[in-house]
Amino acid sequence: MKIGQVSKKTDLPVQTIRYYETQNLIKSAGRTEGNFRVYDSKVIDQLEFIKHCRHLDLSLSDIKRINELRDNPNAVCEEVNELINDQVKLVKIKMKELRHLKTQLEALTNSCSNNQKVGDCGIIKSLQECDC
Amino acid sequence: MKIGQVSKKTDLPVQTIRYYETQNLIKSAGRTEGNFRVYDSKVIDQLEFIKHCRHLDLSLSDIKRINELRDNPNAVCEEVNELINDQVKLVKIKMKELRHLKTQLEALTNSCSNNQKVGDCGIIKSLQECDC
DNA sequence: TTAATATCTATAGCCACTATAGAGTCAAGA
DNA sequence: TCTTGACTCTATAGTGGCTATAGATATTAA
Repeated sequence: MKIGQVSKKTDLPVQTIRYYETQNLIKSAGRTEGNFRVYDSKVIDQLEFIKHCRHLDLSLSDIKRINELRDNPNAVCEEVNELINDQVKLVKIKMKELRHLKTQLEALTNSCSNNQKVGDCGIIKSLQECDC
Repeated sequence: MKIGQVSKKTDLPVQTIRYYETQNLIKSAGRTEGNFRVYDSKVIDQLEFIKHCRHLDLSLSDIKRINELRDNPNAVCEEVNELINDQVKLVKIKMKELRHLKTQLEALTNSCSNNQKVGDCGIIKSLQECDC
């Protein structure tokens, strides 16, 4: 299988697959005589795994670590669990920040009665005074 | 006032102030004979404005646009309002994504009873099967 | 045979900084 | 006056996770 086919099967851009190779998330593929990458079907599972992890916003280095642990089935599960828990913590922090952001932004839009001149704009005035 | 003092007053790294200059968010400062940047106190307000906008996660190009409108007090407020509303929309989308993420991650942690071997780890198994 | 398509590498761009190297400037103390 | 240290300067590279481009080579279909 060449990279284009892998790309279609996984719905990942060709570039991204090559990028994952440079980052050692997947092994370097074999090559044809003409220097084209050749893959067997295993790579599809590997890429789907990566996709799933990325979907959870895990970093590539986290994914790399999980892959290392996967390759060593006697390793203890704890580290994977910690990784995921750390990720949950990160997500919670981001959510809190976004909630705060949303409150502030909505307060701003309320301070604008449209079609005023910028000189009188409540938004701009609010941006000038810091309430943080 | 030299850049270090501006940095202290605004609590922005010196590098960042120079960076904002390269991005035309603040005007090029005057220079001393020895080529050091010299600022008057106006720049403090400008930087606080930028800080406040960044705090709302507005992009530098949005901030630049708002600055342009500010400099033209006859401009109509509408565009500023739209900018902020777009930002609210973005934040809402991000929040939705994060909520989804959190649900998925928490489901993962629940699938792990600690101190198992990686080979039996529920998290890793779940990551292999895609439920999205 | 030729044209279209697929692939290759290398490089730059995105965003908003942050960090580093190496050189120059300046003020205070000995 | 000299030196030391703090400050500043520019230019460049790195962050993360791609994405886009250029220019070359390979393969495939008509």
